[in-house]
Amino acid sequence: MMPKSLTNNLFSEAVWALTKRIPRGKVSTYAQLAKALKKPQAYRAVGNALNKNPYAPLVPCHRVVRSDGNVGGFASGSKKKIGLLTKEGIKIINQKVMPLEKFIYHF
DNA sequence: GTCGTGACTAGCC
DNA sequence: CGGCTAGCCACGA
Repeated sequence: MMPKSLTNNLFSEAVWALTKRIPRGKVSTYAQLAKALKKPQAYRAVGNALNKNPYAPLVPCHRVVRSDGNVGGFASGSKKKIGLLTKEGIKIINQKVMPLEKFIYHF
């Protein structure tokens, strides 16, 4: 059985849960999170979930970047996001994570 | 029930 | 290399 009531805002929760799993010093991409949720084409919804994330400091949403390495956006400003990532030991050049593959965390 | 929005991605010029 | 377009999903009004 599958109560549809469980399928309403679970997606967002799942996104936050996965984001919380990202260890310090590593990053992930929106597409990667979507893939982990069995919805590789929902990367758009993933971004929405993070944007509305009510667990701001609890969920390290700043560890989620774009597939092209760009830090993407941030509710408090991409600049702040870059600062946090840099503090974690991640190298960011020209607003991009380099080398991205070395910091990507596989679920 | 329908429409618009967004922290995205890949492709094309 | 840089900029633009179209397509995709979930959520709120």
